[in-house]
Order: sequence, then structure tokens, then C-alpha cells
Amino acid sequence: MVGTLRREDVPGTERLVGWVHRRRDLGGLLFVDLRDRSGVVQVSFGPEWSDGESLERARHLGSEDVISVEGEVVLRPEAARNPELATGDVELKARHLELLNPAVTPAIPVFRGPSEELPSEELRLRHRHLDLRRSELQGNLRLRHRLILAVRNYMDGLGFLEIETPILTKPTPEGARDYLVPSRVHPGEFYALPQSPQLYKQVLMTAGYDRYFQIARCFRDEDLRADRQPEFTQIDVEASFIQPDDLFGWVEGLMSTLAVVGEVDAPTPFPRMRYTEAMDRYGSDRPDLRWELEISDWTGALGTADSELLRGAVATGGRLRGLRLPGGGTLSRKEVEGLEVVAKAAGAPGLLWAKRTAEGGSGPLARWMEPEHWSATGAAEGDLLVVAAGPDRVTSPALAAVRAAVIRALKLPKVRAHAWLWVLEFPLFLEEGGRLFPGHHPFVLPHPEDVGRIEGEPTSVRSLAYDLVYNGAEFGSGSIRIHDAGLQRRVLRRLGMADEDIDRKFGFLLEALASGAPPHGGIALGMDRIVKDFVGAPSLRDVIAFPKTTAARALFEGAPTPASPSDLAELRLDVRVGRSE
RNA sequence: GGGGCUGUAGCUCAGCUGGUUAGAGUGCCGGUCUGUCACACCGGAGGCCGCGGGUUCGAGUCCCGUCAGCCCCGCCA
Repeated sequence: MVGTLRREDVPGTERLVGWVHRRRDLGGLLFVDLRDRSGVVQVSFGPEWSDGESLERARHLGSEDVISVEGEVVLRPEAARNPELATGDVELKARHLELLNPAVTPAIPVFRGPSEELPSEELRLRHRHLDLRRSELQGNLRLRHRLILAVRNYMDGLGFLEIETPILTKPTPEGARDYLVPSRVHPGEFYALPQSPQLYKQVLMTAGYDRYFQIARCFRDEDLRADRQPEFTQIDVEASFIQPDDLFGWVEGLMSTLAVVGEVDAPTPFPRMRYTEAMDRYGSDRPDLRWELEISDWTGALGTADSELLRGAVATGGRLRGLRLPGGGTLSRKEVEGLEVVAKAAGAPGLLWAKRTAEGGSGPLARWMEPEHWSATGAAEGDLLVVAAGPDRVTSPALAAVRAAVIRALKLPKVRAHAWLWVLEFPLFLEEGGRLFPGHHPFVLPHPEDVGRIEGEPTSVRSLAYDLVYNGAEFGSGSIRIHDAGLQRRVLRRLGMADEDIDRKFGFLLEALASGAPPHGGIALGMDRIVKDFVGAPSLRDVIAFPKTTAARALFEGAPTPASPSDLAELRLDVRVGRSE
């Protein structure tokens, strides 16, 4: 291939095919950079070694023309070598050129010079065939391929079977919105695309396939983010007769295998932290431990301050928590107020702050700060304190957002480049508006010590659910599952479902559990995010060949589109648009 | 559903407190050039200023709406 030519190939005759990357016409001499997915090599044309017709054709080559050139591989003159190019010592002296397929002038350039901006995201997606020709994206997709291959080899080595599960499946009763697919055979009835193979893999466990995995496509009809696509790929894993430690060992082994491929560090075992501790120290269930900065609890330290706001927050059951930022005094008032904006955007009513200065202190909080308050927080001269007052459910997200912002603003040094973490014991239930929701999903096994509190104190029940976190991103989420039909029913009832609903929606699962389901558990790892973070891409769109926009459109092929009247008639569907109900 | 940013030549962008003929780089077309590699140099073509409405003597610029892309909140069991 063109990118693999080296001085060892001199002398030799080659016929190379590829795309015209760039052309430099010096008059008598003419150079073409020929590109394929292996790289670029320089092809030279000149009257002494190129036939006349080929030379004339070469003069009119345009970017992205597909050509075939045949000639001698030669060492370039000493002064004309290009150390920036892997093939820079050699070139192909073209005897003959064939134009295999001329290309129209590309709508977006494939070649990009140093310091040239990428075309807009919209155009890159619209002309995806051109964008995908760039070496960055080709490199990303090549790494993705190698990671998937490594997953399959590793899981196979542990005795896991890859088993495919349906894409046309049953709507999920809770959770994300489903993509629905109408049934022609059963008018008015719909399949759903799977949000994950969750129930199928549990059924596979009951069927005795005690080690299952799948590179599984999943679909969720929810609004998108840079790290969320409506269809995405999970490494789905489930195994029987296991404890969390078994799974952690396998996943740590898998991740260090992938890390070698992706050239990142993944020293095992990964540290572990309980959910409550993560929320307490970092305000997040997926803390980014590349930085050490932690949240402090100053309820005792500042609760005595003569401030109505502070005392009020404590009196109503809240806490005073904040961050001590050594050297944060260098931030301007405007920058600190920017942190307050961040806190408000994350849902906090406000953010108090004080700088400790030689004269005492400055900032809205400073007037309440007596010497004992300063010392109780450990603030030294030049430090900045930011404090959020209120219930943890409000202050945690705010302080997590402020922590991230302040790390950026102060350019705090990383203490490690790759931070892996298991977060354990997620709550089984979350409460919102007086209603209970599953913390993870309704099939998670309650912590054995907490089962007795399911009815009485549901929000205090821990679960055997765990997340794998890398650099503050959720890489995977899993749990030990309920294998007892009675306990499963108990949990579903506690979530507010009536028995007939349970039987209708989950009857097949309960029946399977009751028919000899082994204890089992598993995890689902986000393949796209793994690739994204390993290559350092800013968006999932850079590691998916044909991604959707934030509005879930496919710009290249133009999906979705209205269905034709005949299709709708066959499906017996009526469409009403432009009417909001 | 909400908030923010962006939309000007094929592409990347500039365009001031509203002012008369909308610019640059690159790409494209033509020309010169035998060692270039973001080749260089000379010349040329290329514009629904996203779309619709409004304010104004006058709108790329201000206002309202709308569409598209991106980022965030909600949402994502």
C-alpha cells in the first residue's frame, strides 16, 4: 500500500492505487501526494520518465481523483527528503498514470494544512464520505476495530459465549423512551428497539448459558449530548454464580487489555469507593480522580457564624459544604462570580465565597467569618473558599460542577493521567416527588443487609450495583441481579406496580426466575465512550462512522423521513403533525 | 421542554456605534515555473449575508419569529 513504501523497497517497480491528496505543479516537474488508508506517498511526474499522455493527464488531476500509477520506487535526492512523512525518503517515479475515476471538487477538503480549521460539524456529517477519508477518523475507527477484536478474544479466553439477542423486541415499561417499530402483520401493535439486552441476558442465565457477552447495539430515544447517541454499542456481560469481585476481576483484566491497545494506563486493581462516599467527597457518582480536590463539610465549622442564610440552611436539615481552593485568591471577582453561575446552572440557589487576605477577607461570605471560622476551614492567606448551603441533593451537583470549573480555572495539576474507579453500593431506590424510582433498574439485587428495609425505609436500601468510572466518565454500569421471583415481585411492588401490571409486563421474567434461575450478575460497558476517551476525541461522533446530530438526524443519508402514504396504509397508521396535544 | 453560542464566497473567517461598490485566506479556473511537500508567483470567476417578517430615509449589522448545527440543564430505569 502507498503508506508502507520505505527505502527497503528501492529499487523496485510498483503499481499504486489511491486518491489524489494534493498536487504540486512546478511546471516541468509535477508532484502528486497519493493517499489510501495506509498513508501518503509522493509520486513524481517528469518528461524524462513519464509518458507524454500520463504527464498531460497528471497536469489536470484534481483533489480526490482516484488514480492508478505505475513506475519505479526510488530514493529521493538527499535535499528533497521529507522527514515529516513516513514515506518521505522515497517516491514513485511515475511512468504511467490511469485515471480510474475523476472526482468533483470536494465540498469539504480532505487535506488540512497545519493551523487550518476543520469544516463545520454540520458539513462534516453531511459529507461524511469525505470526512471519513481524514486520517484522524480512519485512525479512530481502526482503533475501534482493534478494541472490539480484543474484547472478543479476551472474553472468549474466559469462556464467555457471544450470543445475539433480538433487535425487534418489547417496549420497556420504564426508563428511557423506546424507539417503536410498527408491525405490519399486527396492525396497531409495535415492537421496540432494545435499550439494552438486559432481560434477554438474564433469561440466558436461567437457561444455563452461564457466561454470556455481546457487542450489542442499544437504542434510546432521549435528547443527545456530546457523549450520548441515540444508538450506541455496549459490551454487554452477564455471568452466573458470581460475586461482584469475580466481575471486577474480569473487567479490570479486560480494561487493562484494552488499555494496552489504546495506549493508556490501567493499573489494576482499580480503587473502589462507595456511592455515599463519592457523593460526599466529590458531589458526583462518577468523580474524576485525576484531580485531588475534595469537598469539605463545614456544617460544624461555619454553622455558628452569625448568618441567617447559613444557620437557616443547617436548621432545615441541610449542610454547609464547600471547596477550599489554595491560591484561589488569584481569581478575579468576575471569575469567582462565574463559579456562582456554574453552581446556579447546576441547580443551586447560589454560592457563597470568601477570599482570605492579609487584611482579613473579602467576598460575600467574609463578613461572617470570625478568626475561628477561618481556622476551622483551614483557609490560609491567598485561599478562596466557596460554600454551598442546603440539602445534599442540591449542593452535591452544584459543588461537583464548581469543582470541575475551578480545576479548569486554576489549571490545577493532575495527580494522575488515568483515573479508574469502581463506585459501589448505589441506592436501590431514588425518591422524586414522593415517588420511588429504581436507582439503576428494577432487577438489581438489594444489599443483603438492607432487604428488611425495602418496605419501611426504601431510600436507605443499598444495592449491589456498581459503576466503572474512567476520568470522570461512566464507562459501565452493572449489578448482581435478583434471581428470586418473590423478591423481584417485592421490589416491583415497592416501585408502585400492581400485581396485574407486574404479571403483564414482567410475567415472562418472573416465570423464568421461578424455574431455576441461578444467582447472576453482570455489567454493560459503553464501547463508544471507551474509544472516545482512549483517543481523546471531543465527541462520540468522532468514533462512530455514521453518527446522528444532537437533534437525532442522520445528515448524510437524511434520516428520518416521512413515511409514504402507501407504507402508512399498509401499517394502518395515521400521522398527525403540526398539532401538539 | 428550557438556556446559551453559531449561521456572510466551495471551505475557514473578518465586516466597528445601521451608511452608499460586502472583504481576506484557502479552494476552484487560466497562465509562468524541473525538487516541491500548506510549492511559489501573476491573473480571473465566485455572494438569497440560513429563511420569513418588522423597525428605519437606509439593515449583513437592530427587533420578532423560524430552520439548522454545536454546548449545557431537564431527560438518559
